[in-house]
Amino acid sequence: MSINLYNTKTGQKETFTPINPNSVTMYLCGPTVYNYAHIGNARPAVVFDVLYRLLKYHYPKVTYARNITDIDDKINNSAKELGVNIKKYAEKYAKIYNDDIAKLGVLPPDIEPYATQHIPQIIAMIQVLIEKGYAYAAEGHVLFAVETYDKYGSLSNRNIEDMIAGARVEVAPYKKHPADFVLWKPSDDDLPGWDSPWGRGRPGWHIECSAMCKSHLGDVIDIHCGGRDLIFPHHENEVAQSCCANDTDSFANYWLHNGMINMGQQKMSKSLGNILLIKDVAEQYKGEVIRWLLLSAQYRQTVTWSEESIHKSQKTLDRMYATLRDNQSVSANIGNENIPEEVVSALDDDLNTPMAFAEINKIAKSLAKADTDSNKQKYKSQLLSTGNLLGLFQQDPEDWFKSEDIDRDKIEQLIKERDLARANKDWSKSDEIRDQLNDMNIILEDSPEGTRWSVKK
RNA sequence: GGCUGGAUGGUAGAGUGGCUAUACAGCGGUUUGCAAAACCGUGGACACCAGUUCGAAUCUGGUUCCAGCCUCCA
Repeated sequence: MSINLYNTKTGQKETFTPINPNSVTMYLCGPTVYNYAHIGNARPAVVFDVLYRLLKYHYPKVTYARNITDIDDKINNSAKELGVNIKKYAEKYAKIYNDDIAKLGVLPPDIEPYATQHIPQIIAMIQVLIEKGYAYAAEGHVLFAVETYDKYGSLSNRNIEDMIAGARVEVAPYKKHPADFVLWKPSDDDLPGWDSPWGRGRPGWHIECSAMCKSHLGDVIDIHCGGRDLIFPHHENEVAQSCCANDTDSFANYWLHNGMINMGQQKMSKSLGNILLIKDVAEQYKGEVIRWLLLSAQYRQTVTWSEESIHKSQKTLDRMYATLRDNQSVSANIGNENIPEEVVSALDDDLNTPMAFAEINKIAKSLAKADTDSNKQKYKSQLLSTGNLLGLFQQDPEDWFKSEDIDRDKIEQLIKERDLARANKDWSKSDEIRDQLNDMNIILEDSPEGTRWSVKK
C-alpha cells in the first residue's frame, strides 16, 4: 500500500516515494506570530497533522518540522503600535498559536524552529548565495537575483515576464531586476537587528524557512506543506534560495498546499474584516468539533465556514460519542491492526478525509446496531483505532456531553428525585423536575439503564 | 491580462464509464408515562452544448458562471 499525494510541483497525483524510507522528512510553514491565530491558520496545522499521523502509520520514523516566524515587519508594526516589546509580543502569540491548535487535537511537531534562533544559519546561507553569484548586496540590503536561476517560477508555473507585466512588484532603486526579492534588510535602532557582513539588519521574508529546513531536515526534504496562497511568492522563493545555495535540483520532492477557508461567499481576509479566531470559536465549540469540520472537506478544496456547518459537525460528533457512551462497558483494543483497510486506503489517496469519514459513519452505525458482544468489541475497537489515527474520539464519552462550569452534584440530585417520582408514577412531579433542569440547559434522556443527561447545545 | 482550481440532491461533501457514497435536514414507521435517543424504511443530484461509446454525471472539445494566486496573507 502506498500513499498518493497531489504534488503542486507537477500538478498531479503521484505515488509518494521517500528519499529514505527509514527516515521521512516533512516541513510545514507555520504562522507569523503577530496576532491571535485564526481558523485559516488552523487548517494547515490540522490537515498536515493528519498527514504526519498517516506517515507515522506507514513509516518507522518521520521527522516533522513546523516553524514559527517570529521576525517580520508585521510583528514589528503591531508591537510598535501597541508600544510593547517586540520579542515578548511574538512570544505571546506563538504560545497562543500552540495552545489553540493543541485544542484541535494537533500533535506537537518533532521540531519547532524559531526564525530568530537561526540567524547565523540564515546569514551563512545568504553568504553562500552571494559567493555563488545568485545574490548581491546593495544599500544595506541583500537581494536574490531571480534572473540567475533559470528555473525561477517553475513551482508556481509562471514566468518573470508575466510578473513584471502585472507591474505589481515592488520596484526599488537598489534592485537589479524588479522581481528580485529581499534576503536581508537593514534595521534602524528601534527595530530588532543582528550584526551581519552587510551591517545591522534582519532577514527577509522567505530565507528563514530555507535555512531552518537545511539545518534540521537536510538539503532536500520529502514533503513541504503550506497554504495555497504561499505558493507564490513564498515557496517559489524558498525553492530558488535552497536549490541555489545547496546546489540541488530539488528542494522538496513533494509540495502540498491546502485550500482556503471562505466565510460564507467571501474569502476570509483582514481587509474584509471577517477573520474568525480560533479562540472565539473554541469558546462555543469543542476543539474536536472544529477539527471535524476542517477535515470534512478534502484538504485541497475550499472550505466554507458557516454556523450551519459547524453545528452539523457538532451533531455528528454527538452521535459518535453517544454510540460510544451506549457501549461504555464494551472492551476495545486500540491499535493499527484494528483500522479498517477502507479508511487507510482513503487517506492514502491524497488524504481523502471525507471518504474516511464515510467509513467512520459506517463503523459507528455497525457498532450502534451490533447485538453480540464480539461484534460490539470489534466495531468499538475499529472506531477508536480509526479515531486514534485521525486524532478523534479519544475523550471520555460521558464528559463529552457535560461541560466544565456546571453544578454536577445538583443535577444528579434532581435526577435522583425525579427517578423516585417516576418510580411512584408521580408524572407531574417528574415533569416539573424535567422543566426545572431544562431551564438550567440540561437535557434528560430516559433509557432502560437509567436517566442520563447532557448540556443543551 | 497570466496561472491554478471549482460547478453533484434542501444543505455539506466524496466517487466512479454501466453497480446505494456518507452525513445533516425531510417524509413514513417501530419504540416510549411525557420527552428524547435509537432503530427500520423512503423520496431527492450530477452547470450548459456538442462529440467519443452499446452505454457518460464520470472521457474529449467548447460555453457560461464562481473562487484563489500574481501585493502581506494559512
